[in-house]
Amino acid sequence: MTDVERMVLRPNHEGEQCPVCGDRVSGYHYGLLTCESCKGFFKRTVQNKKQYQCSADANCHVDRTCRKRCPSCRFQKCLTMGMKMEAVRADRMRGGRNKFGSFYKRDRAHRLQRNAMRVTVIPSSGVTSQPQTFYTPADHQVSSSTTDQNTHIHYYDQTKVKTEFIKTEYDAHLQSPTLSSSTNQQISDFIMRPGYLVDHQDSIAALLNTTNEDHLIRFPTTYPLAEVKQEPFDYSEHHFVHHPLLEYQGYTSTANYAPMMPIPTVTTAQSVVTSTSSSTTGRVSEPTRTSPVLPLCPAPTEKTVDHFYNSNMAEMCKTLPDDSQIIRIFNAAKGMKGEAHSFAVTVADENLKVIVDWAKNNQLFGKLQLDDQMNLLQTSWSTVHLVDITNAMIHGNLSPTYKITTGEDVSVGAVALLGYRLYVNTWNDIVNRLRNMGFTKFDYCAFRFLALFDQSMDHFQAVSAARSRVLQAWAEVRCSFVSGFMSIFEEIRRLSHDAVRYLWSLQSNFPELWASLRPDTSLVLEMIKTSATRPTDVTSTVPHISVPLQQTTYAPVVYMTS
DNA sequence: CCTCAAGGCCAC
DNA sequence: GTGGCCTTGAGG
Repeated sequence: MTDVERMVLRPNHEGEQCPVCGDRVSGYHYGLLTCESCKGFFKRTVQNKKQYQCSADANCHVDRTCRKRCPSCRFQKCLTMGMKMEAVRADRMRGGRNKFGSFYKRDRAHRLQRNAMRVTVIPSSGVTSQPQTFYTPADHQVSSSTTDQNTHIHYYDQTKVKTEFIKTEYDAHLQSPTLSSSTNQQISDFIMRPGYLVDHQDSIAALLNTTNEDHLIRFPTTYPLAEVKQEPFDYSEHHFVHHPLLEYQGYTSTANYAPMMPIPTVTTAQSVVTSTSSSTTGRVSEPTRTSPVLPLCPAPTEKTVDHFYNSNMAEMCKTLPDDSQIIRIFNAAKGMKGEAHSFAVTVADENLKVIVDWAKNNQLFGKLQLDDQMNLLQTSWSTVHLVDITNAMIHGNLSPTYKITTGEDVSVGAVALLGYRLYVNTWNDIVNRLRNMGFTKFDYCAFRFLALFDQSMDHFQAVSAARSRVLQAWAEVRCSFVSGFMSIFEEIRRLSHDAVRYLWSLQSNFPELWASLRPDTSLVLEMIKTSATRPTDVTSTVPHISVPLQQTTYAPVVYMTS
């Protein structure tokens, strides 16, 4: 290697800013390019199992000048931006390389290309002539895969605080290398692999009430090149078998750091570190103010996101659409001209509007960039839709069949599955099981949020953190029931993706039927078409599932005439 | 042997 | 507790 080559290949973080505090980046630390101080802070926090309590609203601004003022918000920001607690070694072994090494390398290459392609945007106001680059968590963090079975990363011992027993699925992946994948993942990747170009979605963008300019600005910084794979998973290495949550054994996990998220209430005074160091004096101070001397930073940081992280199940439930909504949609759609598929698509179209409305009003979803919102919706809408109808069915809000204008009686299951009648009995069985298990509003709420924050999008820290919060809030109210419901949720998720796959197959297998569904005006069909016809079409790049799925194998497409 | 992301040290 | 600098050591 020549000196010149060495110079080129040497990591150059010159000018890079720490995504947590804006200080100068010194290298990759715990999965993220950060400064030396945030590295040290993160390490100390995790090693010493510190739990901080924000003295304000858990939304303190964090920058280089005030990063010391609120360790709680600083640590939260570390996590939000993508630092990984798993990268802090339990055995404190020095030196060597960990399993992130290859990802750091890939990320560097990624970054190199990104920098070459990066679009700089000069504010039109002319207030500053400094070109401004945009970055996001996804820009800084190293996407994670968890297939390395030789990892020496271990979790720390279990703690007994109630709120600690939920882990992110990412954590589960890490802890169980043999379970690091599942066929479910591949199914969702068929539907939506992260990192593809988002275009031709003007209608969805309009629904999201944003402009395409956002997309144009942001796109190059996130996915500069279509051929550069956004890399949460190496598809070639994954042979998904279980949903990792099924390994949780009723959510009594061995360890995790969920409690290091800002906690809404103080469980024990001793568990909270305050800057007054009360432990050294033996006095238990009231954990109210992180720093009694330093003023809080004035600018709020991610306030709305933090609000979501702090909300409980009851608060989450309040955001759900009215129960009668889905009934109204069914009743309105049954009067529309067209056969069963048309009925199903009309219902889906109308419910999609409700789903988009709900999603964009979610504090966390609303914070995502437009293309991320669209990615997320593309992956999740069908699951949310199926969850909605499932919930309505369980509670008897829908009649089992609807007579449409052709005179045909269409079962709710056929509508729920977008016309895919092959699995209607499977779905009916799911409805019955959930009903027998005592499916509550909380469970519906959790299902809906878990569907929205789809696990295949967990490479976005915000999404995985949101999932964690939902799971945690859900477990707080439903305790041991969660595990059982979770496996059924996975069945629903698979069914919903199969239904989408089926609907898209009509386009080639039954073009006349497809055309009758008015693909030019249907939001749902537009969404499906965009997924299937995007430049890096995953239908041709994702290997086929090698492990047949229970119940939902790639069944031959059957157009069931009535 | 070199790299670089871990942990450690210690002045502040 | 913080953060800059040092040491370590697996992997390339």
